[in-house]
Amino acid sequence: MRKQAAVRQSDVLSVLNGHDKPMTAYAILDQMKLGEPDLAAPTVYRALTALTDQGRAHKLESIKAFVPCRCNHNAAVPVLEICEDCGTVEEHDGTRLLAELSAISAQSSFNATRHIVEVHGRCRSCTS
Amino acid sequence: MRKQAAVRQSDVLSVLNGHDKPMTAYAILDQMKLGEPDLAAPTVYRALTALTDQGRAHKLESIKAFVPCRCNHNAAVPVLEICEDCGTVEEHDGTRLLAELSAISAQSSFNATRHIVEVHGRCRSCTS
DNA sequence: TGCGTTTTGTTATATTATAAAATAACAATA
DNA sequence: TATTGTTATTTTATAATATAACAAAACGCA
Repeated sequence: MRKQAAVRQSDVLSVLNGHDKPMTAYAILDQMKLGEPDLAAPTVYRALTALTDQGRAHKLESIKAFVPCRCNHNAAVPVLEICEDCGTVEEHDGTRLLAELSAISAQSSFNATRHIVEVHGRCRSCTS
Repeated sequence: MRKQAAVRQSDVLSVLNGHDKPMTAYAILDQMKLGEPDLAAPTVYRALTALTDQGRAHKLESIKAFVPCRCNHNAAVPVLEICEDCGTVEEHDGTRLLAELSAISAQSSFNATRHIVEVHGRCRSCTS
């Protein structure tokens, strides 16, 4: 079924919001296929690309999965904490990292457009 | 030909050091196959896993590629600047980010074991 | 209705990564 | 010096992730 891109994006975001763990693109696809059996991978990837470009979702580069943005969409530096035990992800605002990150970039005259900060470890409940 | 793991790791590191851009696992494999045609992907991945565990190489999660470590191997937080124009990567020491990163983790009682910091943008020579 | 645009599905394929099975090396033992 | 057990490594096969290319369908609007 054909939809407006914006609607498709909202659909994908709803799926992400309906789960408490990050989802891979194919997990999203499987979920959506329950209602729309013909849905294909490129449609999901297209929506995910738009969502991450807009900052409405984040891609966890180190585990190839996606979470909805739970913070301020304009946060310059999202910090994503990934629990290696239970797989949950918590998002934090890393705006305060920006000064030092900028200083590092300035040192090498690097013109930054995107910051990726991911932290692996164990969340509170998995730390006994 | 079968080799000691440590030797294999040195071989892979040499290949990385012989290039001035990050290499994917398969680029490394192709290069090594010139001398050892039977070499298979898992052999390269095993060596890369060991190298990154030891801090002798870094994986660029956002572009799925590897660089040799050019900094202090003990740097707690390597910061990898990736030029989206020419593809070069510069490594910097992000130890000074650690205080703020730790503060963020502490807020959520998260026990961090690994920090990933990557910066996308344009390097000096690509910024006209 | 007809035209241009957007979105989609389809197909095909590329790329990245790992699981599982098979084998080689080597030291210890008999 | 055969044989075995152990360990590490290779090989094969396949899983998982991602994208390119293009035709067809649906929509918006004149």
